[in-house]
Amino acid sequence: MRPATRERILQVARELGYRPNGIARNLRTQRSKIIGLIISDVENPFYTSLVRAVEDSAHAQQFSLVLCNSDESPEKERNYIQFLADERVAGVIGSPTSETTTSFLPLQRAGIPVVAVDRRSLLTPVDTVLLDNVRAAYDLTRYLIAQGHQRIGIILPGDNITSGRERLTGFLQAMHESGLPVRDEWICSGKGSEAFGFQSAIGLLSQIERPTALLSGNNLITLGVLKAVQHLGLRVPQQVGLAGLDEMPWMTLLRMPLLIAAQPVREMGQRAFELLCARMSDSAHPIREVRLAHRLVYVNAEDMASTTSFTRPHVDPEQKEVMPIQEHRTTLTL
Amino acid sequence: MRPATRERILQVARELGYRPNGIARNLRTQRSKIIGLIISDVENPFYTSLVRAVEDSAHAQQFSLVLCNSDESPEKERNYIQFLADERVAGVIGSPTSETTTSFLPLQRAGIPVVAVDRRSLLTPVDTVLLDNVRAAYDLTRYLIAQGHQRIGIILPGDNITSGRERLTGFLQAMHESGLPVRDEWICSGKGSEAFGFQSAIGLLSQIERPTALLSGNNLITLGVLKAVQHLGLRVPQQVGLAGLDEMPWMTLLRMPLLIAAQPVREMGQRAFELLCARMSDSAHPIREVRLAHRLVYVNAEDMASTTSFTRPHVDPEQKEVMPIQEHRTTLTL
DNA sequence: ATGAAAGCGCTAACAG
DNA sequence: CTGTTAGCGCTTTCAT
Repeated sequence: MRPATRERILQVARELGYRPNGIARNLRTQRSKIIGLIISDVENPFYTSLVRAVEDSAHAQQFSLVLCNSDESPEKERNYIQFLADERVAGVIGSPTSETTTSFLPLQRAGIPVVAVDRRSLLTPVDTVLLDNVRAAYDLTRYLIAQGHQRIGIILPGDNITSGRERLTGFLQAMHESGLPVRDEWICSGKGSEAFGFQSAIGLLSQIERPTALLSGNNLITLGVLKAVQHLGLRVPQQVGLAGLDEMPWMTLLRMPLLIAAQPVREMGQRAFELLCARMSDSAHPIREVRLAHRLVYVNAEDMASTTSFTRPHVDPEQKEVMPIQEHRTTLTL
Repeated sequence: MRPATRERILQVARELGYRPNGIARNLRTQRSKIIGLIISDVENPFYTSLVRAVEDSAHAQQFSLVLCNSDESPEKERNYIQFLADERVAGVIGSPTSETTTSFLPLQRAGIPVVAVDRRSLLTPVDTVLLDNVRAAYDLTRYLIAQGHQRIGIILPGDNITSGRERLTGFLQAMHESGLPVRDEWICSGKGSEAFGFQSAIGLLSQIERPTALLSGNNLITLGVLKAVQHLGLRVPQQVGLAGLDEMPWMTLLRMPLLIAAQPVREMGQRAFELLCARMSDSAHPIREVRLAHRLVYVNAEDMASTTSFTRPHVDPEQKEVMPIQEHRTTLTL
């Protein structure tokens, strides 16, 4: 073709606003530059940040994101998994509704790489990014104990969810190590929602022989616990000590000291996407599991100094971070 | 084909886990049961809820959602619009980064229906769902005035963003009606971020002749304002009165009275999807604009009663809602 | 009724 | 190196 002709064709194409049809390209190349992200609920701030992190990473590599809310419903989750498999997406990042029942099989059969985040999939093992939940809960519990608490209750998400199970383990380890008794009725395991956190906290704190401190297993539960504490008119930390997982931007507004184990959410999203990319370019390598460390954050630590004799480690007044935990990334190769 | 053969084929197909290839179907049918959602940031709770609402509506009709964070960047937005057009999605719901410069043209040329939410697109007019911003800001301002405030500052998102512009109009109307002076230096128009809210509030409240009340133009700004107020050690409402748009679930935890104009976010998402569906089945009808009413919410209203002589309308103690504004849905047909 | 064939718009393989 | 062709896996149309 003459260069002039070529130029004219391109010119006309531009004038007509021609754009290659992405669907046809996807069909031909058998891959779709789209990745699926299955989470339980975008409205949960933890997942919101995760979505954001994954979206950023994906966008940098020209991938787009299909968002799927499973609502903790195994059925919705199954439908979405099937849909993503049918749609031949390039890969899927998901947070299983259950450790034991979620199956990524339809995706695996279609040769689509899968990475689990925040929770494991035991039925169909895949590359996984997790918080070091045991250690996070352990640290929080140790902190409450160091503050003098001996009667500690815990409220966490249950139902075969990795994070809940592991966080309970960390709590029990810390209690055991300190020789403190653990009361079964002070372990509330349930939905992981604000409502569950509220009800559980009301239940625990209304008893005559009540726990003097509560450990909250995730952000929504923390919100519920805080509302319960307010509802009951209890003062923190004088009447009840609080610690929990997940930082939230409004926490400093509460005029009460809280110890929070913040999750490196953005990094979790990035790592998940990295694992996915690695799996896309080489599907053969052994399954990997990445554990990320939490970051302890004292919220309103100043208020605390006067009310407790607990000797805190050095706190950087700017960062309000403490015990800079060495990022013990255990990139296990199973 | 013999029924027996047919049955055997289906049987084998099932055993092999056969599933129709979605991409091939999309290519053939020229539409993809996927809709694009372009927002500035999933991490903004308002958009998070919007995403959730749209996802729910879409999922009910077997549509999936491609999430696109524009980050308020016109360039990212342009790229996403182009991508969605290339990908021949079934429709797009978007919140333009700017009233005057965002162009949905690539989508319109590809015959893809578009609906704008929260903000208008003047360059390429499309069906739009908006809050009645003028009235919301007007009501909030009137309330502050009724509380006795005469010196009111306002902080809102600027840069040709519909919501910011209209909210300013409502504020000015209320001030004007009451014959109160408006000081230009008390109108802060900027990024719509927490940082902007914080800085602006610090600036306004640090002056010797400072406003006695602030109106905050969105959720992130409110967060920044609250942190500024805490930072300066001011008491609400004694030293500064606060009102703002967007409700957030943690607001009741603050022990201070706030008046909030809550947006019917879920409904906004639903309506947007409805408009999109209507446009998909009939692309010819005239452009429609839906205006939804806010809901006034007194946060911690009890605390307020003792501190002000303002006679409040009846407050339902359960709902903490007041002045049940008649949903003045102006489904204008332009 | 059922079955064959065309074609969606691309890209990759192949022929000139 | 340029230009033609086959075919991705469906759905729709057309012929039997």
